Amino acid sequence: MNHMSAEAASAPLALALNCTNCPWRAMCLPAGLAGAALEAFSLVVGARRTVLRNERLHAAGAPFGSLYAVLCGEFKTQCAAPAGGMQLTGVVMTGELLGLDAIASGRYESEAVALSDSMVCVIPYAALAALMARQPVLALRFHALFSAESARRQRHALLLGKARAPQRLALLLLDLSARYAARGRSGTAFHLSMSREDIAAYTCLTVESISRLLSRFKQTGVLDVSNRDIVLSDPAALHALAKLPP
Amino acid sequence: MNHMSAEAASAPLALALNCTNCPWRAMCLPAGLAGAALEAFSLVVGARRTVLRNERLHAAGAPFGSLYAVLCGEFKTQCAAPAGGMQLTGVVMTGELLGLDAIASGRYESEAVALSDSMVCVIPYAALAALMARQPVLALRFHALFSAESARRQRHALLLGKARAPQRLALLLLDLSARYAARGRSGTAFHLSMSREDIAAYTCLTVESISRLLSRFKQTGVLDVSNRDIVLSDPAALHALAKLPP
DNA sequence: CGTGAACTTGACAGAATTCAAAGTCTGTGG
DNA sequence: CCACAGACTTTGAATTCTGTCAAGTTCACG
Repeated sequence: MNHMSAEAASAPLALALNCTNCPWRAMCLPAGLAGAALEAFSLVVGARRTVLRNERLHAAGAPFGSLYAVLCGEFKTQCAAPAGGMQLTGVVMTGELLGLDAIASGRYESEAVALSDSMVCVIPYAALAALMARQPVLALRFHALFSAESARRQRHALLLGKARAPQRLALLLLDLSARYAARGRSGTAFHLSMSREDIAAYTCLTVESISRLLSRFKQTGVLDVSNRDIVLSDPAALHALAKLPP
Repeated sequence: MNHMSAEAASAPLALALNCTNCPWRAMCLPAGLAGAALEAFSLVVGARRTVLRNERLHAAGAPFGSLYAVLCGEFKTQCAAPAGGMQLTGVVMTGELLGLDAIASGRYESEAVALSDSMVCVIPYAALAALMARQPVLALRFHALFSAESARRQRHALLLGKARAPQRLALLLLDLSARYAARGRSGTAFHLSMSREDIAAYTCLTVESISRLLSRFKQTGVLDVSNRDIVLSDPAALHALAKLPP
């Protein structure tokens, strides 16, 4: 397990960090806020919390109290599938929110597990709700994130329903690629924080299928993969694979 | 096309209708509100609109302005699948909201089409947002509905990913059954407002598969179906079919 | 360097789609 | 009221895809 810089840096940074100087502000919950509003929001954020790889941020069914914004690292959200295994419902990256689905029932619907050593900002929901009542701009932003989450789920449902195995994998890779690119990292060469099993659970395929597909993609020159390091050599071909008609 | 009573009754009722005396209030957006708060909400609801069967309430991509609460009738929400057909993303019944997924992008992500002659309450989002700033209870209720919508999408994704064809159909039928029952109608005998094609689009199967499955369920005595009239003769057996392991 | 977990590869069987065609319902117009 | 046309539904046979089972291989960590 490679302990990345985040953890070492967390101790000194924890006190200094606030939303005002956070590099991910533009894509996080307080996006669009400035001045006093931003500082008020910053006060709502109670604490930062470190979560090591494979550790759980919150369990499924645990009582809901806070939302979490990912400061660094990556999480998977999953819930027990009736069939027995774990169904992966999403991959959550820097600047994104965790726990939105807990508001209705008052309990976390899924559990969140760190795919790499991570840090999150803890956002107590009660305090957030109170602030939103005074900051309509923040409420709008919150609704937008909610809506985006809903749309993401819908895309996932569509992927699972309509797409064949090669398309499912291609769509996942392209999704990851775009999100890494949006965060200033390479969209064509990255490290998979998900295991083959995780990928299988997300696409609802078997590990064997994932392995076969990656080999096939590699052999046809669409990408190059070695363990968890992946290079999208031919993004256009991957986009073509992601189209449903074939 | 059978013009149901709703339309004939709509003209006289339209003016008299308000949330205070609406029979669906308990499961609609203003649930939990009372007194002045409820009346304030009632004023936000701009108008009622009649949508006949197969008519479209809003198109996908149309600019977002209002949410809609279903007053009577039933809708399907769908969006164009990359493959070409329509992917059904949900069935919306009395007391439920339409348009939540439009808030993020400012455009309706999917189109809503009436499955039967229907009426909706038009809820302008700007006015709603303004009211929510003054009514924290309403804001909480709104968030809860949002969260529930997200959870519903997740269940749908899980259904599509993990369930085999018989389970998908069984789960849909049980879902409809429970929702009809929650609305005071029979949960064991009802009329399918969805065509076989709609069912296929929702479960991401083919019309042929749906037809075969219904025949099989009928032959094994689980249900009785004649055109679009369905009777769940053996709900226990249907629940058993809905389990994922097999 | 060894051990166990993660990953890859192959052969086979089962499930669902596709293609093709017959049968049924609905609403229109005579 | 009845006949007809088109859409909707049902049924059958062949094909394709993915899962299952069973090895073998590589990688990570002690």
